[in-house]
Parts: sequence; structure tokens; C-alpha cells
Amino acid sequence: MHETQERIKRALKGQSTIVIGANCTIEYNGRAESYLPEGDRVIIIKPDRNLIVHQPIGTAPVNYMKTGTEHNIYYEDKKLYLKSKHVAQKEEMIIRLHNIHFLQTKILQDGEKITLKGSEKDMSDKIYNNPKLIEDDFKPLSREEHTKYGFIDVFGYDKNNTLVIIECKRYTATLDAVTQLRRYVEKIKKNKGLEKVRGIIAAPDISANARKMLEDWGFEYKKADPPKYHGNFNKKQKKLGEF
Amino acid sequence: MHETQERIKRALKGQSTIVIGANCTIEYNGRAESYLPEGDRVIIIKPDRNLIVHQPIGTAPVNYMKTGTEHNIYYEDKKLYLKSKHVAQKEEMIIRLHNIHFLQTKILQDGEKITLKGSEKDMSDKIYNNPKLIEDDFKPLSREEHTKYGFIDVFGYDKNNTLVIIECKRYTATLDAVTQLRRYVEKIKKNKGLEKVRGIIAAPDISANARKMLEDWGFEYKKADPPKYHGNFNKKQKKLGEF
DNA sequence: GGGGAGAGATGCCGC
DNA sequence: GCGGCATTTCTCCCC
Repeated sequence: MHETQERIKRALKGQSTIVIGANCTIEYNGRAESYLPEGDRVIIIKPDRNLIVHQPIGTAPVNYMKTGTEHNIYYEDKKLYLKSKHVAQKEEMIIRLHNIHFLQTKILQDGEKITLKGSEKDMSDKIYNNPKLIEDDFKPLSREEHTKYGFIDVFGYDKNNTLVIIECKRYTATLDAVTQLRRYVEKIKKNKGLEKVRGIIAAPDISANARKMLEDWGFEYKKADPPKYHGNFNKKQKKLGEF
Repeated sequence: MHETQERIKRALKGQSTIVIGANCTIEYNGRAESYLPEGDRVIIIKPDRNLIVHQPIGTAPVNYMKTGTEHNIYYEDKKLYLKSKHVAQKEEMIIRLHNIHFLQTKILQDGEKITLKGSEKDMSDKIYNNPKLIEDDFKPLSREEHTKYGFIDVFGYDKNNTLVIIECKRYTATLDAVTQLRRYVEKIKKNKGLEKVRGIIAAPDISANARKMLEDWGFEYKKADPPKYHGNFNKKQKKLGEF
């Protein structure tokens, strides 16, 4: 066991990614407080000094510490502890390691960044470039604007030269989306001294409550799908068969 | 390399948690589309069939597949692939494994659940049980109510028997918090036919913009901290010095 | 560094 | 299953 401690200690000094499979108990104190009784988990410490703990179930880590945390591994009363402290964030974690199932320390080389298509920005681009998706004679002026009126997805004029604000959502629009749109419309009305500003939610779907609130406020809903670049799932299936 | 494939294949049939350190290329197609060029990552597949991929930097996984995904490992043109498919979600991922740095397969035993203190619910409980934190003679009626008016944190009457709605936030209250409160207040005013309903944000802090909007709408802000159970960070520091 | 908003958000709970 | 909402959200981008 002392050998394990030495390996982790050495790895913590370098740029290794450390992966530990261990039976452990975890205590956290910081933004909240948590306690996790004894059980088997996977612990990862990365070279940027963040730490994540995964139980054998679930997508999200059960415990974690942010980038820039200090880590220390030591024995006390013949028990092995990993103590992690993030001074700036006033957070800390103590993992008591009852038993180590496996340990890997390895310098991982990866300078690549993920490319992602189909985000809300792509959706507003699509609408900007195809204004007829909203309605005929819609003239978009800008997109993804950090104006003093707020962060507006698409912004333009309709055929009557009435200002139109469009809030895009990739999924079913919720009450939040409507209140967000409402905030923008009100702000721009006030700042520009306009009586009439149209607000449109563009999304593949909208919840019943959101639709009701939308109508109560005189806003509109326009069905619109986020763009797909390589075709749908079934097509992809076929294509992937080539591999 | 074929031995690695066999080990993963066997592990996928059982209840093992699989941890792979590998140089790989990742393609994802589903709710969005993504591509990640060659680099070293840690891949975890859990017994509930979810998969997460971690680069050697950052807290969040760079790619993932949800619980219930089917995984297949196979060779094609002498190249090793891990293909993951979630039929119901219409999502899939293909990981090309160029080189395996390490591989661990282990059945992890963990039936424990994390206990967390200091959540927003704990905060509304605290206010419910200590109404003076809001003001003298505040009479709370309920908390965490899933009423037809919405999900209201705390709900009660002030000394003038005016209805009071309190929205709690663990951190700095933002514009969202104010619009949320506004939604509740308006809805309850309308449904109960009341002219005056007070709205209060209880949070440790509030952003300047949120405060302005709050005041514009005649709502109030009351500084309140989420409950701490084991004392603050500095005290904890001292206590932890015992280790 | 704080504020504002998206995310392939995830997870929880209630209907 | 959907809906509404918190999250130790995380991450990005802009001021």
C-alpha cells in the first residue's frame, strides 16, 4: 500500500493523469457539504489538477474538485487519505482510501479541441440565412448580438417594418424561454421607445404552459428545427456501415 | 491488441466498469454532431452502459453516451473501433482506438448514495423554520409547493396579511431569478384575484442588473445565506488539521 | 473576474 | 413519459 502512495505522490508532482479504482469514503466541504459512505469508485486526477469521482452508475460525477486544486496523499493512523484543497474557492475534499483496486498514472498527450455542429448558434445562423423560415419578407439585421438590449439570437424587421426579436431553442421551448424573450422585448421597447415589437420563439416544439404564456403576452411561435449536417440518424447508420 | 479487444468484449457482457486509456478519434451523431481528432483520453464504460470520455483537461467529459447505450468492439481493416449506439435516443458514437495505453476491467461494488447539505431546499427549510430571517411577523404557510401557480420556494403572509412569495437562491441572484419570481407573483395575483402580492428574493447576493429589475418591478431583496452544517471553511481547516 | 446565457447539459421529483 | 427546476452545474464569451 505504501508503494501505491509513493506512485500517486510522484504522479501528482508531474503532468500525469492519475486513474484510481478504489474503495473509499468521501467528505466534501465548500459550496455545499456532502458525505459519501464506503464504496467502490473511479477517481481521476488530471494534470490541470481537477479531480472527479465516479460511482459505477450515472453519467455525472458524484464528487469533484475544480481545476487548480492542490492534492496531497498521506498516511495517518495507518489509514491512507487523499486530501484536496482549493484555497481560492474555499473548497476541500477528503477521500479515505480503504482499498486500492487499480492505479494508472500516465502522461496523456491531447491538444485537440472538439468540433460541434447543431448548437443554438447554428440554428440562429440558419434562420438568419433563410429568413423565409420565419415568414415571407422577414429581413434579419443581425444575429447573436450582445447589444445593450441583451443577448438576442436574431433581430430584424417584418414586412410592416415592425421590429422582430427571435429567440431560438434547440429543444422544446419552456416557460424560461418565454420569460427570456419577454425580457428582451420589454427592454428594447423601453430603450427604443417603441410601442410594438414582435417576439417570436423558434423551436422544434413548445410546452403547453409556455404556449399559453406566449399567447397571453402576444408573442408568436414558429416551428423550426436545428440544422443537421450529415443527415439524420438512419442515414448515418448506413454511412457508418462503411467503416 | 486482439487480446485487449477480447478483454473489453468479455467485460461488456458482464457488470464490470471498464476504464481505458487510449489514443483515439471520436465521432458523435445524435442531438448534435461532433468530431474530435486523435489524442489521448480516458474512456469509462459503466455497468449501466453509459460511457464518458475525458481529455486530460477540464472537469466535464468531452463526449458521452447515456445510460442504456449498446457498445460493440470490433476490428475492421485491422483498425480497432468501439461503436456505441442508443437506439431510443437516436444517438451513436464511434471511437477509433489507435493505441491502448492501459485497460482496467473491474466489478465495482457501490450501493451508497451521497448526502448533500446546503441546497436550495435546505435554504427554504431554514427560512420556513426561521421566518424572522425575512422580517418580524412573517408567517410562512408552505415551502417547496408544487401548486398550480408554479413551484414556489416559500409562501406566506406578512403582518398586514399581504401574500408573500419568496424565491431562494444559493448564489448570487441573476436576472433569471427575478423573472422567475415575477412569473409566480403575476400568476398568483391573477389566479387569486389579488391586487398586491409581495415578491422577495432571498439570496447571499444579487447582481446589479437583477437588483435594478427587481426594483423596477417593486420586488424586494433579502440577504440570506444557505445553511452550513459543519461550520465554515476556515473552521473546517482547523479541524482538518487534526488529520 | 463578474455577468449573462447555452449545454449533446444531467438529475430529481411530480403529475 | 413530459414538464418544470436546481445544480458543488460547467463552459464560453464578453465586458
